[in-house]
Amino acid sequence: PLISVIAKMEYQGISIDEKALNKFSTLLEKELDKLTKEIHEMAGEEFNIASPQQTAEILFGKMGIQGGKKTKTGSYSTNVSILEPLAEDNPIVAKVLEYRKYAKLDSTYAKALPKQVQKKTGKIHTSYAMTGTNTGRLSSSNPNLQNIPIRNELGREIRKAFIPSKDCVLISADYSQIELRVVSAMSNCEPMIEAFKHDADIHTKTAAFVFGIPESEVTPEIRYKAKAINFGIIYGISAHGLSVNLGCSRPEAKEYIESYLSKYKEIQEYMDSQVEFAMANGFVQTMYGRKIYTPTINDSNKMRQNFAIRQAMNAPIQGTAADILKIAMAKVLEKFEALKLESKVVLQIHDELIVDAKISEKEQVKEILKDTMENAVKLVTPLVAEPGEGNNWDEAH
DNA sequence: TCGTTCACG
DNA sequence: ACGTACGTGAACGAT
Repeated sequence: PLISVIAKMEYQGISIDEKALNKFSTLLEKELDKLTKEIHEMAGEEFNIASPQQTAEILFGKMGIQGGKKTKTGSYSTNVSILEPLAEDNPIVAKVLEYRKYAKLDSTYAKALPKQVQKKTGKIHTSYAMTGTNTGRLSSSNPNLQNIPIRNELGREIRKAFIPSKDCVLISADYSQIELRVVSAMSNCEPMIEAFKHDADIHTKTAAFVFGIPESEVTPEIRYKAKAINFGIIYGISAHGLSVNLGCSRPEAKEYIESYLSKYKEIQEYMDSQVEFAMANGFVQTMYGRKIYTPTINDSNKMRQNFAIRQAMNAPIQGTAADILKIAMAKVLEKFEALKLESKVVLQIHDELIVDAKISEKEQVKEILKDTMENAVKLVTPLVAEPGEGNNWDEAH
């Protein structure tokens, strides 16, 4: 039932403001020119800043900055987690990071998207792979419209260039915390289900519950930790992963995990049962029965085995959430067509649907999206989807 | 074609 | 002692 839904989204496409993107690209390139000169000046020679290898030679060789991890090809790694801590003491590193940010936005988005506009429709048409991912999510390519910037202000300029058709607005509806809701339901974790039934702030609730303090005493810092552990649970928790994410020691991270799982004991039992099932069967399943294979679950190489163990914990959660949105999408299309609406679903981004909605239909569209997404399936945990509207994708979100 | 980096959920 | 948080795709440089 999803095939025709996907096909219609692909054919429909979405409009972009080419002029705005071209203008933004020009601005970025001006900044890049400036940064290039400054960086070369500071380095005392010209080199290709876009080459990680050359950048490593300059920073960690010539300039004698203390390098950290090496990549598997033997040169020093220059990724953001390495460079960020060095930026304060080394102005050139800060400039390289700034260069990277601008270069990414320009080459991947500002400069690239206008080239993808189809002559015939004046719109951008992505391709969705319906069976391309390990977990059952869709993927998007040529261009990938599932990784349009949102997390920082400069990047959001790209999102602002995605605009509605004539006499339309963009409506975006996204699931709130779908993966935590799914794991609470699949594990039948009573305290977490209760929190969602009261539509509480789940990270604050988690912090209070796990650390045994009243919610009024949950500081932003404690909430931040609880949030990181909640994320860790979804990913298939490891003390190391959590410690890197929180910037704390591994024993400390291990303590957090232990107190979390002793409080949310159904989640502990659920995770154990998933891993045990995978070891016996070589696969795990989503709530709706789709299998995800974990071939290295009994591998003698511990690293490969541990990877499969985390997959066995994560895949049913991510996969079930993916199933739910797929079911919702098919139902949304059914309703739009039954009501002969002209509004079109144009994008799917894992927990979010974007509709190019006729202004005259916008209230009806929001209602259908909210109702259909929230009731797409029946879980013991309520699902919540919130619609927003705007004259570009950034505003709609 | 592969490796590195970085954009998203 | 080692090396890892889950799932993707694109640009770019190096080979």
